[in-house]
This record gives sequence, structure tokens and C-alpha cells, in this order.
Amino acid sequence: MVDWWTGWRDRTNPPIYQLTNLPLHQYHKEKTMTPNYPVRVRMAPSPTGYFHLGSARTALFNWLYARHTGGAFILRIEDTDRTRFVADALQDAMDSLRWLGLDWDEGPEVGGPHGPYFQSERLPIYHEWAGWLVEHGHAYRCYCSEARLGALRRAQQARKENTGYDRHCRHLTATQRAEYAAAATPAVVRLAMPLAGETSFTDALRGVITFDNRQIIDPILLKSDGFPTYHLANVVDDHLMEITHILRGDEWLNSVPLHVNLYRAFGWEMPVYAHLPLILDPSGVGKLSKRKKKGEGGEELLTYIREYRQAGYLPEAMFNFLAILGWSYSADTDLFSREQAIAAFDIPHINASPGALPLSKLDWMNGHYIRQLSIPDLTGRLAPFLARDLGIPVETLAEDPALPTLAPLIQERLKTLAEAAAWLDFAFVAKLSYDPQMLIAKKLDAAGSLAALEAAHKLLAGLPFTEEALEGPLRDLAQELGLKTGQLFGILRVATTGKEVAPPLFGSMIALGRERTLARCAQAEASLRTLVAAESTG
RNA sequence: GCCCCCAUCGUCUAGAGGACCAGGACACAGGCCUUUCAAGCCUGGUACAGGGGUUCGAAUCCCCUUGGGGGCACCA
Repeated sequence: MVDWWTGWRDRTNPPIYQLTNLPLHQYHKEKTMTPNYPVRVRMAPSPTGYFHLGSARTALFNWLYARHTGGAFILRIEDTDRTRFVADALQDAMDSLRWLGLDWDEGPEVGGPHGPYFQSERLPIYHEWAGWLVEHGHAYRCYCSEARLGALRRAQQARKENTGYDRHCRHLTATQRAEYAAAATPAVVRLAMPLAGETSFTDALRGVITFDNRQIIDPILLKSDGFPTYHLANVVDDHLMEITHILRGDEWLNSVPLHVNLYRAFGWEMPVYAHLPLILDPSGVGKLSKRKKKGEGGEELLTYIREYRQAGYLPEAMFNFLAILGWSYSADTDLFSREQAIAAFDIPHINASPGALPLSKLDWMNGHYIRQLSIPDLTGRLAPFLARDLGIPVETLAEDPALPTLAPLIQERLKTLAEAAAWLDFAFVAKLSYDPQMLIAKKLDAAGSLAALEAAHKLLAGLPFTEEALEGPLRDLAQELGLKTGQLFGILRVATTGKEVAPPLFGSMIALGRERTLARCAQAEASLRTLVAAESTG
């Protein structure tokens, strides 16, 4: 067991979050140093919805940083909002994390020395520290009703002033407080922000950032229902859980000065902050997390990890893709393994600028990883998707001897596993249904196509069903008939698969087997005869 | 409205004052291969938002403008 805490304390390099007057480019040189101690980082999802793509990226970066430094990745559940609680959101988050291979060292189901890891189970801790702040004059109880707050806001809006709390309760006298307390008036606890001056901090990606303290008006720390707000809970827990680095979404940047003042009030050492760039909608407009939007082709834009999983993306592709969302592995490739990512991960190569979700790259990347799969692996992964989309029990499918023959035929054609059914349905239906017109080859009529098919049918009947045995004779036949191979094979393709675009012909026929292939030739001949008859009468 | 962040090909990005008339990837276009579709290989086009500085020298540092994003809850 690594004594990370000692290592952290004993580190000789100055902490990079110390305020610096260095110009940014100089600062960037400094920040390249990777901590010479194991970091403690956390992912803190809120169970108010399914696990989002952006959350997964944040989780991944934290996980990579922990693994890179030999540190710890902690999972903490921020379930302090009782009104937005979603029952299966926690399970979804854990499933998504595990699917991506992001294991946590402390947290739900694994425990750890800093528990509990559910904020709803840490209420006494928040009460204790909120009370401490009040006692020491860094916070105060506020008895303002929501009605008063609402009226205040409307008045401010009417006067076109900035909205915000008027600090009414900050100035209560001791006797007034005693009266409220005696009457058991519901109260919240607010942070007493400095009334003037500035708060600065260093973001590991952006350098020093300074805010005017007047911008933040005494935010609520403890709600009247006894639950903490994010601000209190996250500062208290990060300190108590000995978090050293916070990598989180850019949307938190504006509340850092609040957090800084909380750390100061407590007298606690601050962690290193790195605010990750937001992932924008593929159109580049708006952040991804807002709401379901439509993609360019009007298709649903996937936002939850579970949706990507169901759409047939591989976890290894997703991992790789998520890793390039704001971080660059190297100047000349986007493809890398989990191990390579761990070895290379660093803060300096995280990009501070927000970017659109490059979904076409995900498709390419997923196709790449599908092509890397061994055939047994591929068939194993394909089975649940085919079962789902074809309505066949998985067990039946898993035992189907045709599957290992079919899988390699489409391996290099797939962008997602979910596309498999559309390619392979022909092998799993009793009878094909398709437009007979497709049987007529280019530059041929129905009669000519029929003659070609009959000849091929006859030839096929006497041939062994192997790739080598089929190809030569069929090519020779095309020549004998004075046809291009494309013409003859096209007819056979439609006859056997019912599609003009299908997996390679001979492989498809072999997977189908002699019997079914010949039956489909016969079926196609019947269709063509009808067309011939129609042509001669019409 | 106020505050904060960001700004390189269509998109994601490399870039830490000279190695950049800017490299890679995806996408796109053309070609090769070819039984369809893919895959693969080859080739191609397109970018430092604009304007001022600093410097012998700026994609890189500073300022302004513009554009984009985010935040301003008893949500996280």
C-alpha cells in the first residue's frame, strides 16, 4: 500500500496552484510537471439523470490521472437534491463507468476509509462544519422566506439591477436572531462573502483567474431541508476525502471564487483545479448537455453512455474517443490503447477551448476497433445485437454455426454492432421478400437474367460449397454466357440475399448452405418468369 | 444586462518566439483495387477571426474589436 499522503506532504516541488505572477506562457512551462506523488481525484455524479457523455469524459480524465500517477480514483455520489432524484440513475452511472473500464478505488460497493460515499449519508458532517462557519463568523443563518426573495428579485429586475440577495439577514442583531430561533423559523445558512476586493486562483489549464468578490452574493451553503448545497458539500468532502486535484467541467469555473473563500474560511489547503472544456453540440452551438437535439441528418443525437452502448459502440472505442475529447495523445495519431493513454496522460495536453463533438470520428474509430476484433470475440459481441434486432433468442444465435461464417463477412463493413442485423437478416429468415425488378441485371432484360440464373442454379447444384470451389466455375460461367462477372454475381446476390448491397456473395452462399441457396435460386427464377410473362404480354 | 472562459483546415486537433509559405486525424474529392458495399493503398483542396502593438523575428507574448461558449437558484 502506497503511503500517498506522506508522499504528498513531503513533495519538494511547490504546489502548482500557488498563486503566481508568472506570465501565462511561463506558467505553462511550470505546469508541465506531473506531480511526483500519487494524486487523489474523484468523480462525483449526481443521480438526477442517466450518465452523460460529458460526465464520462470527466470521469475518464480523472481516472487516467489517478492511474498515471498511481493514485486513487474515488466515486462519490452527490445526492443532495431530493427533488430531482432519479431512482436508477446511480445504477446507470456505475454500469456506464464499469462498461468503460473505469474502476474506482473508493466509493459505492467498494467502500474505503473516507466513507460514507453518499452525501445523503453525511448530513451530520455538513451540519457540523456549517455550524463551525457560523460560530466563527464566516457564515450566518438567513430567515428570509422564498416569498421575500422572489419579491426582491422582481423589484431588482423592474429596476434593471443585477439580481441577488440583499444580505438582509447578515445584519440581524443578536436579539433578532434569538427571536427567529425561538420561533423556530426555517433557516438556511449563507456564506458571508467578502464585501469588496478580489479573489484569485490558479487553474491548471488557464493560469491565474481573478474575480471581483462583489460578483458573488452570500450563496446558500445549507438548505432549509437540512441538505447542503453543492458548494458546501463538495468543499467539505474534497477536504475530508483528501482530494488533491479537481478535474471538472468548465461550467464550474464561475463558482471557484466561492469555493476558494470557503477553503479560506475553513483554513484548509486548496486542491489543484483544472476546468475541462465543455463538449459542444456537433453543430458547435450550445453545450451538449442541454437537451436532446437532432443531428445533421435529423437523427437523434445520443447523449447518454447507455445509448452509445445500445447503438453498438465498443467500450474500447468509446474509451479512446472520450480520451481525445479535449486531450491530445500525440501530434500524429488519435488511436491508442488504454495502457498508452495511462502512460501518456497529462494536464498540459488538455485543451482549454470548447469543441464540437466529432461524431464522424467516433464512427470511424468504432469501425477501426471492430476490425481489430478476433472472430470469436466479434461473434460474441454481435450475438446480443442480432438477437435484439432480429427477434431471435441469444442462446439460439450463439449456437448457430452460420454466425462465425457470417461475422467475418461484415467485419470490415460495420461502423457499429447495431448495423449487423441489416446486413445479415437474409441468413435468418425463412423466405426473402424483395422487389423482383432487382433481379434484372444491368444491360439485361428479364429473360436474359432468367437464363443466366438458371444456368448458375444448375451449376451450383453440382458444386461443393467452399469459396475455392464456387468462384472459378461461376466466373467461367459468366464468360460462357457473355456476361460481366458483375452482372451474373449481381443476379445471384439479389437471389440469395434479397439485397443489391450485401456481404460478399460466395461467403453468403456458404453460410446459407447449398439447400437454402438453391431454394432461393428457384424462388428468384419463379419471380423472373412472372416478369418475362408480363413483358411478353405487355 | 453583469461576470468569467475560449479563438489554427468543414470538424477534432499539433504547436510553449526562429526547426511552420503551419503537421496529424476524421470528413470530403479524384484515382487504384474490386462480384455490390466496405476495407485498404495513393493523390488533392481548404486554416493561424480582424486590427493594433512588443521583437531582428509572432500561430505563439500584450491590448482592443469581433465571434463562440459558460455562469449569475434553497440544481448539481
